[in-house]
Amino acid sequence: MTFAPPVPLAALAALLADDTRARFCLALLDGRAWSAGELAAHAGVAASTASEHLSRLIGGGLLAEERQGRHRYVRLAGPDVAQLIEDLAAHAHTGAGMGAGARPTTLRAASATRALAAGRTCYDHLAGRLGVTITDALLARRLLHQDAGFALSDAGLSWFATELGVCLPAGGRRLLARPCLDWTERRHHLAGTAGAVLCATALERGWVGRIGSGRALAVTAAGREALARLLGVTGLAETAP
Amino acid sequence: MTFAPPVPLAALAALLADDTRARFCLALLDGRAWSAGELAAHAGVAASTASEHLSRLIGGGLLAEERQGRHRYVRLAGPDVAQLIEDLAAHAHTGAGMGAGARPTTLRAASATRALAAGRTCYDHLAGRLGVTITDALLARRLLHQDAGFALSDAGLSWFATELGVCLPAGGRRLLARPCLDWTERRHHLAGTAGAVLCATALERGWVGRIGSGRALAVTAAGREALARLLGVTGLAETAP
DNA sequence: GGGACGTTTCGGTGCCGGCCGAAGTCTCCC
DNA sequence: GGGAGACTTCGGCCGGCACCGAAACGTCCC
Repeated sequence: MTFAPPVPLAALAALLADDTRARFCLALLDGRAWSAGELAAHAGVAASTASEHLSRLIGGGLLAEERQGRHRYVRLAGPDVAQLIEDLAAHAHTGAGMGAGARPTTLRAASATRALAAGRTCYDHLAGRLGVTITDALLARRLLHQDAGFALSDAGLSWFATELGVCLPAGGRRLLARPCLDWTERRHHLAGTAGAVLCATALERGWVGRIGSGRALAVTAAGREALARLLGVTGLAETAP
Repeated sequence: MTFAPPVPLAALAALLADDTRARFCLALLDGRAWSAGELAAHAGVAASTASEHLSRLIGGGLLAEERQGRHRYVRLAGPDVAQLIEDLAAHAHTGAGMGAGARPTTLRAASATRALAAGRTCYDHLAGRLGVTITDALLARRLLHQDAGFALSDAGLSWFATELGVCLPAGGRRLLARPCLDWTERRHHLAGTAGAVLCATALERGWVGRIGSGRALAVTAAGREALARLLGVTGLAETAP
């Protein structure tokens, strides 16, 4: 009788409704490009299966691909996709009724979770205790304001230029500072262009280093010194790599 | 070999990955409570099918139920869920590769879409051309600031108290003002507590009225007068109910 | 050229889950 | 109490899709 048109929302959600595809997207939240084979191994499926999933995710606009020789590198299509997935993941962790499977069940998984909770990248900015601590320091020093969302103060803008010594890209469609819900700390950390620049700077200068191949980050001795000097941050735990 | 734990993100997405459930959620974005039978008719499925879907959505924490006698009323679990669904729906409309089915195919659907584009509720605040126009007026009069997100200015706070004559709930966990992406205008309109209060006031005072049973809104003559007086808004089209 | 390797395509299999109708339960109203 | 109406439970059916292995396709390197 009544013709039922497809619902775009359902089509988009269906892309993320599969365990394997969700694992792909969560892995890609580290902001880097992964090859098809890496993702297949990470999710524990055959290469052929991974290939089909990637085609669907790319077709749906969630992923962007970059072919290099016999490799197919793939990354999240953009910051908006990253934010969408972060929001969903945060809600899936905090939401009721989704408890089963949320807690790690093996020793290996538990230690991986602990490392992620200490510090990690969230797409292109810093998250975990590390990210929240830095965000708190920026707020405490009045470099960042929080009313509705986040906004860099004038002092904050000059801090980036003089103290940190980097220039923030002006204009552009992306917000300079925005809050991103941290799913381990359940509080907001700094995202947006400022968050991305901060993260990139920390990686470049060796203040933090990747643990293994994932998103987890460890603060180095140089990083602790720099964060104490620039932001008065202390008490960041030393993490074994 | 390796045990693969379920992914909470996938479980959450699966709830929205079905056309019927997605239709339910989109209908519930009007912020009101619907009965199970209403939703079944709206989505064009049997009552038994709707019942099962509702149980899953409630179990997943997306919906809250309220039983009254032989009726089962159901609404979105909270503003955070509404925002999540709005974000996903907005991305599904703007995103690439999801074009099929996005455009209405029947005359009836086309006129419904036109009404929604003119004005509608978005969970608990105003959206469509109506919502964007009002947001623009607030921005132009410096009652609302936009840098990272939205923030009410001092003048804006007093405008709500004196001009509009309502008091904004203080404190609370919910943001006073935040931007919400409008999927017809593809721009931001005002959401958050201030947006909700504005919408409730407009409905209470008869400035806008519901068209039919859905989310579409029409501005009344009284509404046009009030919006012109309070915000200098002109040119809001008269819509046939 | 030839072999190794990463990726893709193609059949085929099995399971999950969405759908319905019928029967059952509960509430309301007369 | 009895009947009507809203909702739920239960079987059973069916389609879609995630998965794999094998074979084909490219690319890289020797």
